[in-house]
Amino acid sequence: MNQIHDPQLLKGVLSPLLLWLLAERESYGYELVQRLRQIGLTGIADGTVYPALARLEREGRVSTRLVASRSGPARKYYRPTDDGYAALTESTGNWLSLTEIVSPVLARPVPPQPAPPAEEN
Amino acid sequence: MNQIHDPQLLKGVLSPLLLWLLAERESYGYELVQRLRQIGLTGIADGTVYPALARLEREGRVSTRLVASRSGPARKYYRPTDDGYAALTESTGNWLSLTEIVSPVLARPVPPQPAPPAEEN
DNA sequence: CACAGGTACTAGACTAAACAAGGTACCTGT
DNA sequence: ACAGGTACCTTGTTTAGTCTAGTACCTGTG
Repeated sequence: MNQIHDPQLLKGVLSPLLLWLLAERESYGYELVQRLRQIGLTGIADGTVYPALARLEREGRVSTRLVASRSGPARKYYRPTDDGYAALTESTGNWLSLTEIVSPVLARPVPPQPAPPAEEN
Repeated sequence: MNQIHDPQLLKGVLSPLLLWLLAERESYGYELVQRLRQIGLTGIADGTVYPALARLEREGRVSTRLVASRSGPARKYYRPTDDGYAALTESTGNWLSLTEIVSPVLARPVPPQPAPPAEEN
């Protein structure tokens, strides 16, 4: 369902992304799904985001609080803990290092495909 | 064991990387490990690369041939198939799209300390 | 000749994480 | 009451990188 149709690529990226969004502004799950879609992850499923948030909470990277809403059930707001900020810094570094390695390679034009034995007619 | 100590980030990246290296030059497993280390993936384990190659072969993205070696056991040389070239183009596109979404976010400085609690609408 | 060390590949169990599908429940407007 | 949007959670499946261990070949040295 994602416009980027390789789920594997997202792995390891979603957590820092969520932490970054939460560092920018406290937010709740449903809203985070929308914010992720807004920045381009149009196909992200809520079944992907909620477990990721639960993971972050379990690991102590975010703290939560419930806030009643006028438009539906209570919202669970997340914000990074000190640990979360540290993790964000670290994983951002990891991501940037990786792109510095990978992008220069993949961005370069693919080497020409060796010419198959030409059968002409 | 990787200098980038988040294994998850590599997921989905290794295959295109291998295909790219093989498009550049036919190569065998052991050499590919060294080439990956050379471009910066210093911590990559051979136990990671061989299964990835087996996967590519099983999926028909690469073809192989055995060549005797003077310095050890026979080497299994890999080269991309037509399918492999197609997959390379596609997954390179996926990677570049993802970095275009993620990098502009993560590269931006992390927003400072907690904003006041969001008021609900 | 034995054996150490580099070369080269393979196999199996483990793990993390995205995703699909399904479910619960709240709230507003008709 | 009920439809539709809001909001959250859980379970099972699949993919793929990692760890560990093992096999086996080859050259050089004592």
